[in-house]
Amino acid sequence: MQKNKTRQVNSFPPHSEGAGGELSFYEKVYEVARLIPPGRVTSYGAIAAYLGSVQSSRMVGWAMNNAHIQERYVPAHRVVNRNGLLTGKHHFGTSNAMQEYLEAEGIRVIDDQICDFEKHFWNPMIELDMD
DNA sequence: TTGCTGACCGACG
DNA sequence: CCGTCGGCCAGCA
Repeated sequence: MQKNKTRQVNSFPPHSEGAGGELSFYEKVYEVARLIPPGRVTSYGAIAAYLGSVQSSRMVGWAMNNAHIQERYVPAHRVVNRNGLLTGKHHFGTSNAMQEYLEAEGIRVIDDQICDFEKHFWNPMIELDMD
């Protein structure tokens, strides 16, 4: 787990950040989502918490709604709810698309539920380390 | 401009 | 145990 304590976590991929302008909430969501390593999954709440607003978890899901229109690829399939349930699967092309992606990364999914969810869980707070 | 909605989460009863 | 409600931010009628 928390092996590297790089504090440069705050240094998100510099590009969208403008003069005196901080990244929008949903833009941050995309950044964090892209940082999710293959074979790993996280929850909306975890991302929201990392952004500093766990209560804004709804916004995270909403942001994912626009994830597909983003020019940059966003692994939305690696983001599930707190229960490890593929709540947003319906927003992919097909109903099983999200599951297909996860299984392709070695994650077993049964009944829209990720097996050993906590084992595949990727916590941005720890992996990215906030210090 | 006001108000509703949304791929959620946590608290209450 | 299960249903309900409030809350956060941003987009759209």
